[in-house]
Amino acid sequence: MTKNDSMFRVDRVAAPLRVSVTESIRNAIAIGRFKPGDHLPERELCEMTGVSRTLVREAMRQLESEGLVTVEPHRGPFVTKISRQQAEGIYEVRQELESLACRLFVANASDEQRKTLKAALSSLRAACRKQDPQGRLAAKNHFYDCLVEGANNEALGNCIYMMNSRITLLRATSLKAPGRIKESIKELDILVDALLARDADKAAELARIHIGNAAAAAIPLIEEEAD
Amino acid sequence: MTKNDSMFRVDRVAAPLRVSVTESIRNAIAIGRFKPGDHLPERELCEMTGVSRTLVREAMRQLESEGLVTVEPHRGPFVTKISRQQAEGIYEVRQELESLACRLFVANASDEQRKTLKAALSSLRAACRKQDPQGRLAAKNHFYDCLVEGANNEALGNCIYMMNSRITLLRATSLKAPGRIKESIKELDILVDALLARDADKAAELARIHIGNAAAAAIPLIEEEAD
DNA sequence: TACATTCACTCGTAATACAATCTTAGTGCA
DNA sequence: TGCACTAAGATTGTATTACGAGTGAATGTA
Repeated sequence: MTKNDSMFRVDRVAAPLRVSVTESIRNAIAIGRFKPGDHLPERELCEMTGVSRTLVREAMRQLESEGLVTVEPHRGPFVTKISRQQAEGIYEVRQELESLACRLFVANASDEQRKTLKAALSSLRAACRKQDPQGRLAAKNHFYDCLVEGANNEALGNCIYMMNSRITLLRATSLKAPGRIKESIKELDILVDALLARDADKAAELARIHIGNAAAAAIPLIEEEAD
Repeated sequence: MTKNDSMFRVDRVAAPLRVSVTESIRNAIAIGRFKPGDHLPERELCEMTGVSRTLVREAMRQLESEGLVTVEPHRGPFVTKISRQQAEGIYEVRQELESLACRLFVANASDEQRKTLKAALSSLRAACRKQDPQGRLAAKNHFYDCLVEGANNEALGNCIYMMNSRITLLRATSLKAPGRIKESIKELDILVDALLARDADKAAELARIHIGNAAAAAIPLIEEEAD
């Protein structure tokens, strides 16, 4: 094998099984197969995923630190419930994080990344025309991935990823609230315009507004139980 | 037992062993017992902590999602190395996060929490006069805990916690760089003054400056290996 | 009804086993 | 000597089994 062949090398090993397991459970939560407050007994997860308790438990640890599940000692994992107040907090953080992401995107993104972002927005727009919640979620996540990658800040990406994950736990996110979708896309349209025009201040401000609107749409729909 | 006795109830159960294990390893990293790039074989961790592989592995999953360790398939966990670029990214995020925390503290903190913050700063000042890195770290963390608690935003607290953890991985943080300590405290002094005076804008700006200075002190000291 | 007891179930943790893979020490060859 | 290759040893990845401890629900009793 010549040295140049190394560029064809695939990842040394397929990802460990535990990664797939975690993804699988995470996805089950994201698409609503498990709802906030649901109990997730280990046995059930083992059966669902077909792996041993060992792996299920390791997956739980990860999802726990992502804030998707909450483990109560001797009672097991539950899908995290998000209170209205917590949701407000998350949106507040997202405002800061995403406006920073916009500023950094303007500063750091390559032309390639700009193009990709634009394409991702188109995909998102297309996905939102269909009645496929999972597809929408995927498209939205991909859009954020592009934004974050262009911003070129790993830590920021992590934080945004976490906040987005948690927002997924709300029954009503901006992409689910019916009337909100078209508005949301429109906002992203001008946001991306600002990004591509390299207008960092405007983009950051638009991101703030966008998140603010998303919050205003989603938060009133949160239903809390009396306890 | 009367109903009123319930206020004396301690947490239902002692924290699960795995929590202590995770803390122990996290602490070992924080105080430099394990350094970035170090390999952490499971056996060694088992011996160190005295628990089974099961628990060590669960702890690894958690530390992994906190970004403190990086697991390479079939090679095991390593203490994460932070590049200069990553460090810059983290400080950028901290600027946003902590200035938000200041604004929220002004808006939400109770008088009690204001008092506690002030006390925490005094403790920090005291700790910095001693030659006890672990004590300093603890005092600094406590100060942040107070700030975050007063800000009353869980998600924000999580993010700040994570960013602080990762910063710990740098050999040279603002609290380790010799000349920097006094300045740092001075900055926090006026920052806390602004917080207690309920001047949100000023506090947020001071936080930005403080983190910026910390970054300027720490980042040049990062040594990267050619690879 | 209120309280105590019991019981089945799940979690928390440990220990063991084995396959897959990495590392390293050799081994043989040019 | 230097290099490719092999084999042995160590470590990780995953599954399985086991058992004490805690929880919640059913049961029994006053």
